[in-house]
Amino acid sequence: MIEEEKRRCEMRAHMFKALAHPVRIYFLEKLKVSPWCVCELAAEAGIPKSAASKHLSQLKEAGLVDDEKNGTRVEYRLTAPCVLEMASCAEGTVLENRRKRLGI
Amino acid sequence: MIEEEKRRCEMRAHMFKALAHPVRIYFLEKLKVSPWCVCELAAEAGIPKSAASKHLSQLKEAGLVDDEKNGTRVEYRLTAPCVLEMASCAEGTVLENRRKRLGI
DNA sequence: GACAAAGTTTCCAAAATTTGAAACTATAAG
DNA sequence: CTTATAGTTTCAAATTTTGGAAACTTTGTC
Repeated sequence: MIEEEKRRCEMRAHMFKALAHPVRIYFLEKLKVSPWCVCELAAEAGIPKSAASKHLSQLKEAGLVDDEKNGTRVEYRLTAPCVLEMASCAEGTVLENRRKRLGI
Repeated sequence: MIEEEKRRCEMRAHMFKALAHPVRIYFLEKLKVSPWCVCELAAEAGIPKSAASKHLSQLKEAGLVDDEKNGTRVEYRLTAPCVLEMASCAEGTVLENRRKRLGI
């Protein structure tokens, strides 16, 4: 594995890592519909806002969401439209796989 | 977050977790071109075959690859075509994000 | 049967992630 | 200025994931 290949794989893996948590998927689905602030997302998910904030900063770091400050609130919004298709594809794949394992 | 929503998010996250490792991304890219056996993939990635085997079984468990035994060899092949598009989209997003951070 | 090659599984240590509480910052309102 | 609200950061503990060596299984060959 040459160095350039390695870097590319690390970049891609890093992006998928940001998607590899149920709460972060949930947040992205909410943001698909409209922007939300941290406290609203935290309340909806039923987790402390410190946890919500950390999950959102991971998504932001991966470039999947963006934020904007309004007074004391920070609104998060989806930036990468293809993420939605990814999630749909993922669900399709997982469901198909489950079907196969249970014997078609 | 209702129970059904939770399950769906967990399923999706589980799938992305399988993609969240550089070696597994590397394997998928090799398999994009043609099927390979464990020892070949391990040699290409420069890791022990026990590690390669474990990564491949994670991919298989997520339904992203399938395997077939031929003598002592086990050939792995890609099953989910949309994974390729996902990875491309991911790379695009990450690159765009990096550009933004470095100031357009 | 003995041996070699390919894979998988097991075991355990090391590394990374996740969690919640508490401390801290910033803004708005009284 | 004081208080309340929204968010972020820090900390330590708990959990999960990873990595490598060694043991084990299976198949093919001599």
